[in-house]
Amino acid sequence: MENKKEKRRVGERGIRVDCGDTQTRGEMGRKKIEVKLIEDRCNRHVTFCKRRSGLIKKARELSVLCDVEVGLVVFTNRGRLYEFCSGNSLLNIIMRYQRHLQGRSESPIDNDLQERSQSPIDNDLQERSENLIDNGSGAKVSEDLQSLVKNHESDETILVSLGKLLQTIQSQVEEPNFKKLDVTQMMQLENQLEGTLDKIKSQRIEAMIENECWTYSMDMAMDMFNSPSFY
Amino acid sequence: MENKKEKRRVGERGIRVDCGDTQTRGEMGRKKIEVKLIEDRCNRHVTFCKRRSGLIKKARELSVLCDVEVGLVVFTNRGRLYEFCSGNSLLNIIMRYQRHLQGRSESPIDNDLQERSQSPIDNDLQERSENLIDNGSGAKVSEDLQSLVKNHESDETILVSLGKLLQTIQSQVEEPNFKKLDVTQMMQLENQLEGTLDKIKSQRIEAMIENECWTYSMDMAMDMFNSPSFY
DNA sequence: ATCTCTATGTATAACTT
DNA sequence: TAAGTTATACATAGAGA
Repeated sequence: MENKKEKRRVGERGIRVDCGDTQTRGEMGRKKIEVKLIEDRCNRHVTFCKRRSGLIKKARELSVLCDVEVGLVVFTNRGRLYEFCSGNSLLNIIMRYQRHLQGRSESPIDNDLQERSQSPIDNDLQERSENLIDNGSGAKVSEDLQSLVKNHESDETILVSLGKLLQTIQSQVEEPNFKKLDVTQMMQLENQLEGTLDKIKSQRIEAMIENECWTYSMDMAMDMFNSPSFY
Repeated sequence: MENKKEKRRVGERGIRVDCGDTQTRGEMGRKKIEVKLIEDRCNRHVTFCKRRSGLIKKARELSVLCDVEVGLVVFTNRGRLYEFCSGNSLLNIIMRYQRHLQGRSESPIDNDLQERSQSPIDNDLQERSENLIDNGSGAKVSEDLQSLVKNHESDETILVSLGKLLQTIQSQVEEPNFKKLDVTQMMQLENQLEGTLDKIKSQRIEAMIENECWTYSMDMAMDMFNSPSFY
């Protein structure tokens, strides 16, 4: 891959080379273009291919050079997907993104740590599960569950609680002990997860349609989440 | 914005200009760098700022020139978020991404899993879910959790516990109260579920490869899936 | 779609202010 | 910490295979 670059022999490093047939090649070379929709379909597609790979390359470089997490998705107008992520899973980055949004949406003043009314369980579990990631034992789950039961009072915190529980499950899955499970058992678990997932998805989509939030509410939400002076 | 480019007077279009003090400025100019982590923190940060804005600019250009949807997120290692999207909402793009994932087929094994989830068990769940719609209350969750905590003793019961937990979540999802939740929250839950699912899947596949149990385990699994008492 | 090739537009590394 | 400068490295438009 990298070797391909070595093939460059002529014009290396921008040095001009007089080929002798400058007349016939006079049209060649990069032209300046306006940043607006390329009308010609063919040209547009060629440009898309080139720039897409360029963009992904840049994204990768940024993540490597600066040790940052980068997630990138591109949808063509015909629905084809191109993606890149610096880690193993774009989904992880998306999760992180949404957690980030949630954190910001809770209160305009993020530095104010007194958010008792929001979700005590949330913060509590968050901390503990983060601390427990590397010293895993089965007891961890019980602990988390116990505190959950105690703190689980109002309906408003249900989702948050369940979400955090899921995090706990996830770190549980990563533990060595989990590997001892039978393949069949794992598949059973997978099946349950997928079932739950399907339910939530259909409900969510239903809710979005009901609320007509595709065009309106989501935008409002994003306005809230987005600060104008972002970069 | 665009006007800034007009400021260039010297070295415009790459033409060399002898400033007279070439001696003192001999060190200037871009150097080639390796694509690997920049060790110097300060330098890394400067590079990050430059390249981040460059990347976002490229992303914007791609979306405009080629009429494609682009979503980009960058997390610094200290948790700061930078984002870009071609439309008005990154969440829309993320949702589109998730819908895309749902529709696409993965590895052969995963195809099997997906087929399976479309049939018998799914129907079973469907029925149960419908029956549970009107008798839900928050207390139920606590109950389930409580018994979970009690039963959760040895590593061997982890799977059972997790399974029960998922059941709890699932019935919770069916309750009317759940619909009050924010769409964003639901998506977060979805993402967490998917993350957990991915982890389990990869572990399971790994285990299957290790044990060379491709053939016989799948049969066992199919038996299991066809059992009505799965949940 | 992907590669080549030229010529040039742009991004950006190292420095300076 | 951010903005500006210089000189160069890299990306890519246009044309063709």
